[in-house]
Amino acid sequence: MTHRQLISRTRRLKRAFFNRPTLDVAPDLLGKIIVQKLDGHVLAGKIVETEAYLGNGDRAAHSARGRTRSTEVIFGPPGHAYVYLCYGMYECLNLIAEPDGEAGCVLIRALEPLVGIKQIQQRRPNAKRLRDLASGPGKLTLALGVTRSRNGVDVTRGELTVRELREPAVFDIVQTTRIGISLSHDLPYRFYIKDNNFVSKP
DNA sequence: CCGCGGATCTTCT
DNA sequence: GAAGATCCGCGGA
Repeated sequence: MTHRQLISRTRRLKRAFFNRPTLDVAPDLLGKIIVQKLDGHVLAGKIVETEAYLGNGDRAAHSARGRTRSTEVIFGPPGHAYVYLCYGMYECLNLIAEPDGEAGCVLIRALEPLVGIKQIQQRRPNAKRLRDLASGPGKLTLALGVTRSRNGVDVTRGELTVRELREPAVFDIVQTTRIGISLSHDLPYRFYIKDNNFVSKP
């Protein structure tokens, strides 16, 4: 898909989309498109896998121990990005849900690259196949060039945005347990598009 | 295909 | 001082 086609076939998500319970926003983000403008290039991918991290009773969430400087964004207004450093090396992208003052965010775990694939491939020299380009939370931030400089930005406008197809595709959603956590690992807060090849772990 | 361990650094104990 | 919402290359089946 070209940048021009992307703009004509999609529209930006509004804040109301994010101003809802995290467990509603997480599955609804599947099929939506992340667009990153970087160095004059447009890089974009379809969301194929997400995880919800809640404010109450979810001990795996970064917000579980309350409001600190690093978790401030999670408690802030919906429709913003929360980007943090994972394992000292990789950045992970979350989108904030819930009304202002309440914690809740959605980890973006995998993308299907759509626009700027050539640039994405240059950013991901270790990826051998197309399906390896953004099939993981650390991979997709490398692929699109999303760093902590995007922490706290408004994704309803600006250089990092989320868009939806004017004519949505139809797909089945699988709901299962989250990956890579020890606390609250039994909660079924992971969602992905069934039979999609770009999911991190089916 | 599967399991293992190293890299690397911020945050909290 | 240790753990953590990860990725990659290596060795073996």
